[in-house]
Amino acid sequence: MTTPKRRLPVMADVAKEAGVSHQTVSRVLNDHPNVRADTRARVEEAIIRLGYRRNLVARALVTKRSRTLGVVSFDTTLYGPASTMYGIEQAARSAGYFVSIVSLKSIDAAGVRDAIDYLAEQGVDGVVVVAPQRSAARALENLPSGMPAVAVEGTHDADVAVVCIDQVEGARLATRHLLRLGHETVWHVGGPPDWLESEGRVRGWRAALEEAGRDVPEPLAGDWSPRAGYGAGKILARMDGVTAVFAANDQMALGVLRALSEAGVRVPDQISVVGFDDIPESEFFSPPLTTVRQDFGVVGRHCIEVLLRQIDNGPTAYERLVVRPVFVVRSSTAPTR
Amino acid sequence: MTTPKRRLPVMADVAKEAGVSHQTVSRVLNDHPNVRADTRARVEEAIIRLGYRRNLVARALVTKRSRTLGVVSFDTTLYGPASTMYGIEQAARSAGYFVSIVSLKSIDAAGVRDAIDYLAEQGVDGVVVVAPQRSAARALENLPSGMPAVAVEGTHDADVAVVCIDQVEGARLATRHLLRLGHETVWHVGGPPDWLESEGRVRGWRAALEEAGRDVPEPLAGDWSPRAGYGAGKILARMDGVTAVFAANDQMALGVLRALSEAGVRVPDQISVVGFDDIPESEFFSPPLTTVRQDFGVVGRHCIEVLLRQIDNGPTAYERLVVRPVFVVRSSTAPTR
DNA sequence: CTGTTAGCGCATTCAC
DNA sequence: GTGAATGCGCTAACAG
Repeated sequence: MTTPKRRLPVMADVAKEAGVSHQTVSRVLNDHPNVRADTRARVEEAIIRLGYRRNLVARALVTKRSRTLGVVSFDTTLYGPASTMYGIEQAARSAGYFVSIVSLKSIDAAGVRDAIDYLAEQGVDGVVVVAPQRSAARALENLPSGMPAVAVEGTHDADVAVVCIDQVEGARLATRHLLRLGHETVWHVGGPPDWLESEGRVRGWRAALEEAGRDVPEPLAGDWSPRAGYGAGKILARMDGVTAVFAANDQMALGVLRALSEAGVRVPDQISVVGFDDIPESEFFSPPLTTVRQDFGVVGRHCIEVLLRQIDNGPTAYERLVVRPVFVVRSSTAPTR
Repeated sequence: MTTPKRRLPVMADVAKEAGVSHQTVSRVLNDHPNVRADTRARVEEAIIRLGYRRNLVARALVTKRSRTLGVVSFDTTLYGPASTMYGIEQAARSAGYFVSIVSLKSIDAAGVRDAIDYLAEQGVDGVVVVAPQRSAARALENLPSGMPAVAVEGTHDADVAVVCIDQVEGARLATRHLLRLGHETVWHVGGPPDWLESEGRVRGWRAALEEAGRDVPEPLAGDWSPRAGYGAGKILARMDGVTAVFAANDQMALGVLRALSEAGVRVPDQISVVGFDDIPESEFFSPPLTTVRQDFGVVGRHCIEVLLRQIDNGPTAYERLVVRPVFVVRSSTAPTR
């Protein structure tokens, strides 16, 4: 004789309501074949009548699968991480998975480790780590035993699957474009040193220059922010002989544009500028920015594919999926006069 | 005689290893007072030795608390939603909660309902809904029984707690600023019609104009994109007597700036432009944009506060927390000549 | 202070 | 085709 407490209906309630056993209800819920059509119908009615919703927590306890994926990301306020996250979430949900996120504000390996541990406790079936710093990538070197994982922009050497955009190729496209326009050499405003994207873009830029037998100027250091680009732009405006600049992202390119404009330098007449990312704003900069487009949507989709394959088939050979960037020519670049 | 299968250690393993009962392990893990220091130490050692990690799914099953919060958001690729999401995640995690996200691509009430149901099945302890469209807000009218919830930018009338930024006030600040600079009236490039922010900004703009006894021009419709701003800017550039424009967000302001620049209209000499949001790029537009800053970080923190209060104390009176925006003057506005 | 017992809500054997 | 047991890993009562 318990006091009748108001609580959410459970499977047993549905079973009683439908006059069946609770595992028949379970069978209906999980689309098992061995259920007569009319029984199924009775159960489905009962479910609706009671407003029953299944308890995925209880299910996860017994199946040892939570159908939740963890995402560890760094500063989801930035365009790249935010877009990647969006792509991941869309792909995961359409595959029937939840996504649980952790956004890091610092970028050390310890933070990434903690985040992964935290997610592991929660019982995620796998993790995707969007932490494109060299230091953060180290956190992937020894994961909680057997945890399926994929890294976005991870290092070559780590023992994890990796999905990335070909940064080197993107930078090469940008630099070659400028060279073909007749520029003697190309200056570079780089991203923060520890980031893998920064390194890749520097490598591609340098390679293109060296292949053409040109001087490789000292790159200017940035941090992805428009302000850093602005600072670099001021310096470049004061220098002699600068006719072409490749900024490691669009925000910094914006800063460069601004600094040049303030210094009375006309773009692209006097200096050509190229960015990287193709954020939605770039097309409307003054002038509209020539840049390298990254398709974060496909990156997200690939992450989920790779991860689900690991989850379903157990550990696989560590894949490395490389997405090609697309070069977008607009009005911030022109031939040298 | 089971075959010794490799599996993750559970509480019972730790208990055996430490020579205590699994209950004592539980007590250590949950910081219960009644454990002798040396027992605690033995248990902690065993935990480390075995690499034990607790199973939060099992815990959630019995406590009926998952310590997970759901976030339903629309297009987390946009600066506002992305920043809000970031604020929410930070606040939630520092309060010891996970966050599980659902990003919507369409904006109807059904989509929001499905998302909330989905999260409810997963056993989230509460949801924050960042779906600032009028149609989406309707989905909050009758939630799954007793689910704690808070809406970001929800309507007044819905029976949920709401955290929002004072859009009307922001728009008023922008418009008054332009009026004070001597502009006869102010044109408006609005956001998409269904969005609550759009409505609030139109209201504030209109109110400021009417308070000053000025003409209220027909607002131009946009969709937050730079492209829409560009289109509106083209129209404005062709019209006579336009000296001041208030765009409903910074991206559209960028488009306006671009269109004006192409038309040979100088900003702010001939036309002053104000935006809304203060995205990181705005300071480096040409010219640097005068705008209204929204602090999404505090919005996120407030959301979590309100939600946790509901979770801990049961249903409360529906709060409505309003955050004041800050007006930021830069170089895109100037007195009329 | 610590151990024992009893479920949480479900899926997975097995019976029938 | 359906029902009866059993246990996932944990916390909450209650004993001792």
